[in-house]
Amino acid sequence: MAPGSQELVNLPSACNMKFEALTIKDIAKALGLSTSTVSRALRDSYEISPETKKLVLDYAALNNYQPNPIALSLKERRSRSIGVIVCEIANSFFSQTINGIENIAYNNGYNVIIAQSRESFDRELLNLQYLTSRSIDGLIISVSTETKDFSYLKELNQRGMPIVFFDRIVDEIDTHKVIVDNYKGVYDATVHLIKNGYRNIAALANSGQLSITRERLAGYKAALADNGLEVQDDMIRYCEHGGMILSEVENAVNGLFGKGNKGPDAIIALADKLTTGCLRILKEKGRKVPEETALIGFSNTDLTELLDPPLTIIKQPAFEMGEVATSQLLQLIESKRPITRFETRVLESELLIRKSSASKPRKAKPVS
Amino acid sequence: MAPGSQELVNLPSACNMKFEALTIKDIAKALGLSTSTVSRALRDSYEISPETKKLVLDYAALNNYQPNPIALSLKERRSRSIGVIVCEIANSFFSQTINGIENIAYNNGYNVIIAQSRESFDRELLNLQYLTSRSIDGLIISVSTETKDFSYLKELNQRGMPIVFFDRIVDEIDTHKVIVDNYKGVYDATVHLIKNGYRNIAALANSGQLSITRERLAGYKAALADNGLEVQDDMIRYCEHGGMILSEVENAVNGLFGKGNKGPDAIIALADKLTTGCLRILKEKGRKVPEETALIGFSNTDLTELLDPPLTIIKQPAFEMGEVATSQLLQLIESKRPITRFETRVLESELLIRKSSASKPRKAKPVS
DNA sequence: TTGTATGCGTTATCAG
DNA sequence: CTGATAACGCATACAA
Repeated sequence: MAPGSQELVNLPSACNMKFEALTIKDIAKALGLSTSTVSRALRDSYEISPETKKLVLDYAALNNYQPNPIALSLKERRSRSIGVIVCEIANSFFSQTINGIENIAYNNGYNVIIAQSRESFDRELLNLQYLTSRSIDGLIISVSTETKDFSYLKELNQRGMPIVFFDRIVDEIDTHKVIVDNYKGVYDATVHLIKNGYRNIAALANSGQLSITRERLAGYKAALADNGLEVQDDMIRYCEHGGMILSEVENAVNGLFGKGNKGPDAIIALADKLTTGCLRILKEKGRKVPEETALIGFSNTDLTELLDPPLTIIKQPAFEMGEVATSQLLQLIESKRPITRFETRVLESELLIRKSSASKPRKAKPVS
Repeated sequence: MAPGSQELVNLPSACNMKFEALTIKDIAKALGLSTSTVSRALRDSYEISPETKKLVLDYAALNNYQPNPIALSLKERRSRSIGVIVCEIANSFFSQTINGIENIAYNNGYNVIIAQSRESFDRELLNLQYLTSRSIDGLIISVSTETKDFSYLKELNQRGMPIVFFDRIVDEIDTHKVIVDNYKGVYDATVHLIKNGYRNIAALANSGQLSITRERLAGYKAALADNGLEVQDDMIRYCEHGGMILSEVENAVNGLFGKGNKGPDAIIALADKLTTGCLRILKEKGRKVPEETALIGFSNTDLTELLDPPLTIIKQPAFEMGEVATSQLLQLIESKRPITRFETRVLESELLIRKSSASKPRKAKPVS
């Protein structure tokens, strides 16, 4: 059947009637019991006779009874679902984190509701309100580049909503946090560049408001200083939208190569989107990477290693971060007593040094 | 503050108390009104006096009243949220589709709940059950590679759940569908290869159960036949998990280059994951792309165009597909009368032919 | 114009 | 062992 033409199909039968699920009341009526008996039988309560129990359970199984989670949520004031807010799921780092989150959540009977802020504070707030009113039991969040007003999150936290931050954390809110050792990761990467002879190293940074930007720049600066190199302010360029808009990366890179100065011999990109954005701009400008300008940066996309020659990248353990964050969150949710000590879990990033376009399988070589 | 050490913080105040939201009842009590009056005032009902209305609205605004959607869902038997099931959000095609879906959904006051099947039928079914019991108002789905039993979906559809399929559709279920013209897309791509002198063109296909696989292979075969080339069965290799497991791609590619035959001079990869997987395997095998083996395939990742030389790719209008699917779904949800005519919307894919590592910005050149 | 009563599906409390 | 009833938060038919 060759497509290309619109295919129209007729379905005469009634099709828009409401999707009616079997309820506990239906079972009660059908079996001549009361709803409470049915409810208890389904919950395998000890005070129900084996015969009744079997009767109810068989009927429920046969008719594929599913308890209505909406009603349950209303009653129990909990939904057994957790909310996740990230800037965008198309970013490999975040989609990998989400996989880790789902992994732990599902194993513990929780569902995951994902929302994207697309680096907009307004959307973040909107999502936050939707999720909380949707009675999520807890929240895992990596704040947007725009977010500088944490009052809503703070209030949420104070009112008892379990929250775990990851990656882009909020220092001033007391709760569990999961990050990689951004300082060390960038320090090592910068030292790696210096050891390979680069002296004029620029940094392409995310919004200055973000915790990760502060930590990563600190690593960059310390590495330069420790190796007798001067930190030049105009070699640090910020992208306020984290590279979400390509033109801001272009402006930043153009700034580095601006008016008469010879430009950096290496650039270190301090976020996933900045790495790919920078690579794209460099190619568009016709600068050979790494011959004319070396590039090193954060990235969790597998495609980066297919580049030729492959980029040296800083890779975050995204999946584990998701897992750790979720474990912490579930602990917060399920602990009966108030938690008074909050933990900041610091994982290690990997520096994956790719040699060249080798004709045999390349092994990632993490630097110790 | 250098990280690297675990940081412990003390928060003495009570923090695990339940997050209690303001209800309509609270407002009624505070204002000495009945709950129904408050409810009606909030809904701006005509039968409430302006003064009372103002009183209630002001109080609500001041105390940041948020209606509880759970209670609303229970009452109205609708949740104003739609479910989306895809194999994985890390796939750029799907994350772009989701962006399109969210775009339309949010503009119409709907929320989007995303679930991943990870190409597993079991997980797909589980998600399906969760979403439906969670009383979603409609469903947008692209089925997993494993799915051959459509009875659950069929029953859901018959019971009145609005469903829209996209990309990997189910022919036998009568409802709206959104696809690209897979036949034409692959036909054109194959002709492009033939025109460039390739004669020994292999196809790397997704699971044979998928609609897209059938349509795409039909385009491939027709292009060969129309140009006097023979279709050889051993030049078509299937990856049952859609490239989710790299080893299956490796086996498929190894099969093409197996025992004594000289192997194809070009490969056409019929899905995003297969394109990147195949590229990876070819590189690992040390085969130069495109000099020794040309590669062309579906891809929606921007990174593919950063490859050097850039790949020629078939790009699907993912964002639009999401938008179209959502428009159709909302129409299904909100139409009062039963729909009897279902539409299959066929969009065009783009063949992006990349020349070489040009030193100036490359423009995508769609083939007419 | 406003208040009272009911129900959405479920569980918990109390009676029988 | 089982049944009636209230409650979760909201909207609405009906009563005043």
